Amino acid sequence: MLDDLDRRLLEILIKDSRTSLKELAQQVGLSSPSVAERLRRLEDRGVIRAFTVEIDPQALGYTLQAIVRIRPLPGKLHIVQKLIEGIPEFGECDKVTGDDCFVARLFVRSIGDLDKLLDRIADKAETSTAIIKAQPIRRRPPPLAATAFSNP
Amino acid sequence: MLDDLDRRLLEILIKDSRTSLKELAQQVGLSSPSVAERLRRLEDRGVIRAFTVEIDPQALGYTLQAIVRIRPLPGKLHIVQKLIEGIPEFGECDKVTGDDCFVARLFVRSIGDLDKLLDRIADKAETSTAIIKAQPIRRRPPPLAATAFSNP
DNA sequence: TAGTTCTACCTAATTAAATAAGGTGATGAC
DNA sequence: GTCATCACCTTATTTAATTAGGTAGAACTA
Repeated sequence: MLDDLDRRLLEILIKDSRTSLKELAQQVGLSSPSVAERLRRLEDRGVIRAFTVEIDPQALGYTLQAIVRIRPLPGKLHIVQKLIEGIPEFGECDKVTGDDCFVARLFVRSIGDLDKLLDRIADKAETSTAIIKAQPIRRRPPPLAATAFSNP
Repeated sequence: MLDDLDRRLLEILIKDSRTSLKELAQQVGLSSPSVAERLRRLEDRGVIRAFTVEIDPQALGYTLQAIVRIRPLPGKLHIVQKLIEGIPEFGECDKVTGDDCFVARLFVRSIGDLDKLLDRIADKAETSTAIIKAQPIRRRPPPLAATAFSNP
């Protein structure tokens, strides 16, 4: 589905999505119209979901982050999900198996703000929280190649 | 630190970082050189950490994701951290307070692969895993404005 | 107060990039 | 063997980014 050239293009774009077609073309040994066509197809196929910018939460005043495990009380699952959707402080949120709950990231400016946010869902779910101070260790996209199993 | 125009520019760029300067300029009511200058400064200040692409893990064959809680055995914290850094299947990873451990995302192609990865750190840490099937509910950057507390 | 500096913006000209148009050669289907 | 199709190419055109130089207003200084 993805060939080696596609993977190389994606690798470069993950690092800097403003890399020009000319530069991309040189690096993979194609002409720029060919690269443009490949990128267009990667987008069409949904491989590239978006061109975006990564923003430093600290620059916006979010000096604290928290990973929250939210287990909705019986019958409240959809209500809780709606709540989460509506609160901008929630970053990525995953519904996980096993203990049937959500695991979400919260961006906050203080412990106080965190408490207030958790209060909002307190009567609809059980929560447990782990605080992350300052910057996460690592943020990365899925691997493109050369995984521990090397079966791309 | 960030004024309203900056926030509006960031909002547009989060949605599509290829938006042209001309288009950005029109939307916020500036000229394109002014917008270019603002973006340059946002990058210099570290507010914009990177221009990047968001890639669909499924398109790369990662049909499964897992959130893993990793609690290193006494004295093994740095070894575990090094291990995580070296395994490409690990996505974002946070060191969290409270129970003194890591919370990380793993991209895998099968439960078998997940087991093999966890085996690698089994003698150095305790782990507990929650599986995410298919797509996460939501992935989002920190809020730019209009938070639950509206104190930007 | 008058002069100076700084900042954030502008317009116009230049340079660079993306796109569109049209062509070639290899591969596979009928 | 002919005809499509595909992925690529080059060249020309269009569009975008950058550079250079200038202006108005705020704050700073003598």
